[in-house]
Amino acid sequence: MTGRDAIDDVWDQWHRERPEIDTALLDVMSAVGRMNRLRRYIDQTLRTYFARYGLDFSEFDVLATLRRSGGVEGVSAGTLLRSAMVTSGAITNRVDKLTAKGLVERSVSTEDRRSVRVRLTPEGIRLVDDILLGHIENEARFLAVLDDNERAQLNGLLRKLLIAQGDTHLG
Amino acid sequence: MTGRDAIDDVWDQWHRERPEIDTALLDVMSAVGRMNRLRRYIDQTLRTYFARYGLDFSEFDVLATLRRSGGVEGVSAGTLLRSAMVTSGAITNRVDKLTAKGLVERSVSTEDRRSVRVRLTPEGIRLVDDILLGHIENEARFLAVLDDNERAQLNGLLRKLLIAQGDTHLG
DNA sequence: ACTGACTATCTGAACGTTGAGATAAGTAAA
DNA sequence: TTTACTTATCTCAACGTTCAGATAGTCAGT
Repeated sequence: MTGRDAIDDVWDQWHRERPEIDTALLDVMSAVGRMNRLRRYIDQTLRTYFARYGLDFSEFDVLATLRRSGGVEGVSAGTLLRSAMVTSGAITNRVDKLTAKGLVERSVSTEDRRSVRVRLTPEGIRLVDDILLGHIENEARFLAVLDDNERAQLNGLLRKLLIAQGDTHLG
Repeated sequence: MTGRDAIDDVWDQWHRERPEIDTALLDVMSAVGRMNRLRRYIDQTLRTYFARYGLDFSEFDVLATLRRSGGVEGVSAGTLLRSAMVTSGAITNRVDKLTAKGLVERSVSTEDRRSVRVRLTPEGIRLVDDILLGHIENEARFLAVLDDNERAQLNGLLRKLLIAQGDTHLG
């Protein structure tokens, strides 16, 4: 037994107030609640980390997407919004800010003039490469209590959930 | 083998672009990435559900907290902010909106006049009880692909992560 | 009582996202 | 080529959150 967390208390409170609710459903709510709380801890840490570089997570998300999949030609705004799962307005905003900082640049696609290609500038590449490892190690601290096997288990369960949502490929 | 999800592609992309990064670290980044994407799917569904009742998730979060732990006297604003893991400004805003809708009411604490007690109104209680089960079943659809054992595994892993963050009790 | 430190909540500016709608460019069929 | 539809992106108002600072009440020590 590892002990109890805050969500175990929430489970008990619901069970007391609404005892007719199936405990399996309370377990479901607990799982979602735990992901929510975990996300808040992670977000807070990442926020302060990226702030040191004048970025927020949303901007880094774009830089990282371009770094790992942009090649030299960059990717379209549509690819970015599907990868980040945000609306087009959000991507316009992110790219605007990164452009103002000189980290990415926009150009009209040659094949489709509706389409915008976004590409890392040399400074953009330099910045991602500078902060990437620190970012990952930051995240690693949150999973540090899991051993290799448990981490694989977690990834397996989450993968199963994502596939059930049809999340089988990026935009 | 269950197949691959979008994050498996991201893993491959990073491994190709930055092959020197330890694959265990890529697994860490994948786990966090999966939680992020899953949260986006869940958020989108919940948003449209609560919108039908003129609420958003942040408001429901307050109502639910009061319903399961507020008793008849309600709870303090401080309790709400720690439970929701948001800043005091966010709670002020949420309570303002819920008050305007007649779902909660504020009163000054008798023991500590700095403290504000927030309590569900009868309409507030009615609304939570009306929408709670639909909300939980909504969440249950996201975990439906997991069997009882897997769901327990997931809760166990997430609990372990939360406890490591010191998340052992609500405010 | 008085001082200083701390705690609980509110205020307001800055900011990122959503959602609806606008613009403009591709596309398919008549 | 004209019409109708679809796609890619941008615009902008509404909104919720954070962050920093303001208020005001509490508490311990003097």
